[in-house]
Amino acid sequence: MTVMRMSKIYAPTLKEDPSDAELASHRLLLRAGMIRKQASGLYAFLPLGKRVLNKVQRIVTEEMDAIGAQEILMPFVQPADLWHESGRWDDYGPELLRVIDRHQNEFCLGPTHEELITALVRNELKSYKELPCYLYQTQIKFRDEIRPRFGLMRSREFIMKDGYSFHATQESLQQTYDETSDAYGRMCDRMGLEWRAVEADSGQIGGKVTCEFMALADAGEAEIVYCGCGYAADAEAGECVAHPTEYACDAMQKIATPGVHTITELAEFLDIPESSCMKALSGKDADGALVVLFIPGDHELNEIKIQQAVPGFTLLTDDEMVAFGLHKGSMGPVGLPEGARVIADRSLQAVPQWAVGANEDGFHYVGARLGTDFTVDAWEDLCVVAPGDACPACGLPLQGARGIEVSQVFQLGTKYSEAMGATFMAEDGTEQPFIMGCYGVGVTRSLAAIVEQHHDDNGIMWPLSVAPAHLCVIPLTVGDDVVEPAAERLARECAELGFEVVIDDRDERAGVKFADADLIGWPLQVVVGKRGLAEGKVEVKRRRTGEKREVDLSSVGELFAMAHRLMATKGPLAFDGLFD
RNA sequence: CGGGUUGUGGCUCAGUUUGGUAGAGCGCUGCGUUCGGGACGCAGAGGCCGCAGGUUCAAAUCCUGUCAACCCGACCA
Repeated sequence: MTVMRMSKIYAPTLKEDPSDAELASHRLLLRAGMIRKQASGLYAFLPLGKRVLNKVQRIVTEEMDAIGAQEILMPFVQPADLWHESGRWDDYGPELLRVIDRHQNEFCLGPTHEELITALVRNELKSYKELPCYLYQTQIKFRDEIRPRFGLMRSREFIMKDGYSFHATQESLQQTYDETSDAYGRMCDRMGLEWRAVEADSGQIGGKVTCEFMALADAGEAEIVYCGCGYAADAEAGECVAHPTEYACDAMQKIATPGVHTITELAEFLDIPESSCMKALSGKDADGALVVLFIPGDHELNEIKIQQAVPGFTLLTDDEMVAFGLHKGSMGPVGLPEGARVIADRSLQAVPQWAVGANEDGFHYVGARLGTDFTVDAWEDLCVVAPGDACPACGLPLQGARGIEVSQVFQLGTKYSEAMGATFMAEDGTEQPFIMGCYGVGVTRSLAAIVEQHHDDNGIMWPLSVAPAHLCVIPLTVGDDVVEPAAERLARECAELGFEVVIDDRDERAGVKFADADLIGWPLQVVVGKRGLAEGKVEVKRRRTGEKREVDLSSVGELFAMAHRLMATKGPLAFDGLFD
């Protein structure tokens, strides 16, 4: 065990916040000298950042190995042919960075590896007897993000652990999926993350059953809803059970609403809640036929859901609305053009009378009666779920939170194996496509999530499990013939006890060392000063809590032996009992 | 891709309105004093003022173009 020396570590700390960093994770990782930006969305990891990255990776690798996945490494650059086979060369869009080699052959920088892994196993895995097979890698990915931002949170190049499993049966896939979900939970725990597994949408990857692991953080880009009963979902994907409120009125009545165009204006004009208004949206299906949607006024249309209900749905442009004879800002179900297909959010079934647009500029109806004044062709779940909506599982109001998506598990099914002809011989002698699962962990994003959850005004507070070192010995003076040898000896002893130790041997003032130690976030600081040594004492400070304790030099070994036991037995936030 | 903002030493920024040989703080180098929470003094080094054109006796500053970064939005009536 060697002792690292601050005087030798390339860790250029910054006193001031870089001007282009907003989030705590971005700001502090830059300031602590752990990362540097090299171009938009591209970051270099400096020694301390790399050490943390290694620890996160090791946790991920250990948990993957523990469930029987085998580590491999595939190329970062991928041939276009395989993407043509899967159909994603055309489907993936501009996020896929395409390159051409000197022979004019097309390639892409890998944003994910379903194509490569499928191509890899399709010629080798031929029998159900060889299944299931579970492979993974940890590697750089590239996605040409439309707007990279927030440092490591949404960068273009990032490190991901991606795993792929191949199965003969759905039951086998389910088992691996469940085991991987459990492993992902353990990874988050070991990194010290407060997390939730949420129902999600599969997006570009494909497949139906999927679950995201969210690190809770206000800075998170994802909105989630959850309930005390255990239900949790990504707001993008969650089932929406809204509570539209009735606008009670005897009979349908047309009222003038001059200048009223938006739901907010209508609610204000009528002095009723937005949830009592019906929001109308006009669009067309894949054939260009008119589709009119109605949703509660206080909710938003969920693009993913409408695509499922009406494939190819697009909202009308202003010109198209005029062409269909629609009145923007006062659309309603009464008196729509002939042939319009009316789809309404399910939650509106509960409301017998609606306040709606009159399909006439400057007019709305109140008390429009479902079934009498108008009809609805289909009822669907159309809205983005919002906090306060009913929990689909138990009916109680949902809570809202924000999260950082650190990992996701998918049941892919046969999407890739069918498209790419990856088959095996089943027990009954038939040839069948592999049933696949895929599982991703954002390694660099996890690092950012950890900082988002573990920092204060002075800097980072690394959980022990991922800290660049366990403790920092801080001699307050260098060249002193009492302090320096004592600090050096202490550092060596700690290292021998199995700690990762750094000694701040720089010729800097105490304040500089304290500030940097807090900024970098070593879990423990051991301050060795002349004043304390005169009484045979050093000061031990726990970064997370700021607790300090004067410790007798003679009992330092004892304290650290105890700390070491805590480290081995407790979780990533160990040392909780150190000062008790 | 649309809108906004910003490009000046390693970092944070002033100077641009009103054109006149490039500034501050931090950091860096040397010397001295200091030394338990980002010290002080003295002496230094370091800049094609994003890039390219133009106007002018003269451009960081005015004009045109261009590039980059950051923020907001990208079909959510």
